Amino acid sequence: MFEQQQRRLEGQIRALLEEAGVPLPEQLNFTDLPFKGTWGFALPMFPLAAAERRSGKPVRVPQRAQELAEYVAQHLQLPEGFQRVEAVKGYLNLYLDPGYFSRFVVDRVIEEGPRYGHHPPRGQRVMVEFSQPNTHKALHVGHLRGTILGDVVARMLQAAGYEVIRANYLGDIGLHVIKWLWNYIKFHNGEEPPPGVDKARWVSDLYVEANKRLEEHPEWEAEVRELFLRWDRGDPELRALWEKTRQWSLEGFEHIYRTLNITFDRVYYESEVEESGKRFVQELIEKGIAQDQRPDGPVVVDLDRLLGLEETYRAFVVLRSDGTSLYSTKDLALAVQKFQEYPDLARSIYVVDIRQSLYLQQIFKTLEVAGYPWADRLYHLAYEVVTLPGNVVLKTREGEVIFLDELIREAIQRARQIVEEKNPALDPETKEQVARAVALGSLKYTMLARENNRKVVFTWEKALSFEGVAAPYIQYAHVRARSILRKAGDQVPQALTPTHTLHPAEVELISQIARLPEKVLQAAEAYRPLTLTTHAYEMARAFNDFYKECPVLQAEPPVRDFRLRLVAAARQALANILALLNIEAPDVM
RNA sequence: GCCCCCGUAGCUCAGUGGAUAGAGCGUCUGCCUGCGGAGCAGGAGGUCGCGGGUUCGAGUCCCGCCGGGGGCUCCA
Repeated sequence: MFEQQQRRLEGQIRALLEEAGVPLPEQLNFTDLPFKGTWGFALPMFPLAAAERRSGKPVRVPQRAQELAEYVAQHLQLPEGFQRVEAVKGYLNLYLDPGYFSRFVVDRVIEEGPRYGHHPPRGQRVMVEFSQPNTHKALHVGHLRGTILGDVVARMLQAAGYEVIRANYLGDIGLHVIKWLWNYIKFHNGEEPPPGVDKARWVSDLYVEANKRLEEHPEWEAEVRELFLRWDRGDPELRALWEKTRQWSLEGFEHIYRTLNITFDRVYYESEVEESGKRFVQELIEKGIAQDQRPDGPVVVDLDRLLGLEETYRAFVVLRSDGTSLYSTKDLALAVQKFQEYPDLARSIYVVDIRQSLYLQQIFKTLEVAGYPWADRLYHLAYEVVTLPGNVVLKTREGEVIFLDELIREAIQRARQIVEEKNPALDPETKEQVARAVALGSLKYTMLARENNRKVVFTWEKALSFEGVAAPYIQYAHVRARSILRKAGDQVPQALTPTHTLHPAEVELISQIARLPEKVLQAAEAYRPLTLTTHAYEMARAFNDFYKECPVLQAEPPVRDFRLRLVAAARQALANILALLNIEAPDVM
């Protein structure tokens, strides 16, 4: 937000140092002042002193850095808006005049409104593929992480100025679906989910059953393989059954996405790239990239051999020995199709769990070897999995899962109790809305407030606790701000420069609000929602401290007017960052 | 065997190469006749896994160990 001011200062500092004969680096890097309740930048002078020493001057770096800082501090003409300058321990500290710049920040936030924190379009398009559930299975907590992560990454990239295509890729065909169909035909033919029973759940239970049966009777595997071949021949009856049953799952997905407030611009289905995938593999064989070992073995791309490497990309299986498709068969074709539809994609991001790192590298490398110029624009955004305590991985196949719909239901139920306890006066409808906002917000925040490549261990206790660094803390700050504004009649005073000496809590709040745009950029570039969850907490904390320390409505008119505007700006900033995290900002709770 | 990820307070985790390593939970102590206490303030609690290296400066970068997890020919 202060690039302009920094650039002007940098010009002056460079001139001063040049005059003194100090060799200058290409860039001077400012940092924020590390002292709470202060506002400004610091310039470490160590790199300059170090450069001098490297050029042969016998100086002691820390000492020389301090000398340089003092020299600059003494001769610097502070531009308007700067309060003071000091040289401490080799740092040049530049303090902003909070009165002067607070108006700058507050005015901008109020003027930009919901756009504050967003950046201008950069004319680049990216695709984010995420969620990727399989039909005929249920969604569980594990899916929640990738789904929320992808959604928020898409939101952040959009805020950073990219045009984003939000894509989903549904696993509606594959061995798991064939297994399900086999079990259905053999043991449940003609059945439908009973009325009143959750269809997706009913479908999922049959999947668990199918795996159990096959485990107990391995001899039935042959029937499953036979069914897969029947599928491949395009058997109309089988296809009709598939279409009907897959719909039961799709309805379940639909419902969850609506609950999570997540939408997609383009939904791909594995079934739609199955045939093109096989053709693609055939081309690979003809080009000599893939080796056809059928009927004794699968079709394989031996990447290490092709690239003259050892034990790096390994060999990559792209088609079964019986000619049926694999995940890889379809993923190759899908990548091609994406770039046919959107040739100008600057990046195609795959939000997929970290266990598939090698697999995706194999996909990318195969496409590179096949000569696709966009292969280097494919990017795997890897995230660690959600486990149960004791490093127990969730497995739909064995039915050892926390179902997503169940988790959401429980979380809302728990939130209802807490709303009842904290704010019994609310009307029932509002209570319900608040419970949903708090419950869903908490689940999302928990999934996002962790480094992408670190595990999340799921426990009911933690999932249903809304305390500490969590969504409700931030939502509560928003509610408090909203409450003050409501009491002021929702009238935000005209823009004004504060005439009072700002309280440290005010300074801290303003400087946190001012950081939002750069945090958004930082988060988007690293695909890291954690940057934003942390900043959301920092802003909320600064607001709660301000709330405690600085009376607004009872203050004298000029102070009151400025603080009302500050509250309005803080509320807006909190609402905006919550929106980026796809978390609701309630008015009451 | 090869490759990838993770080791920071009792627990769960933050920490663009920069100043005295910070939060939450738990624990101990305070603060509601000032705008909503789902809040605020304070105490106790650290050889940042170990050993080298790079650097003016390393929790952060590089190398090697140790410990935990994951992946590596027909699951997705």
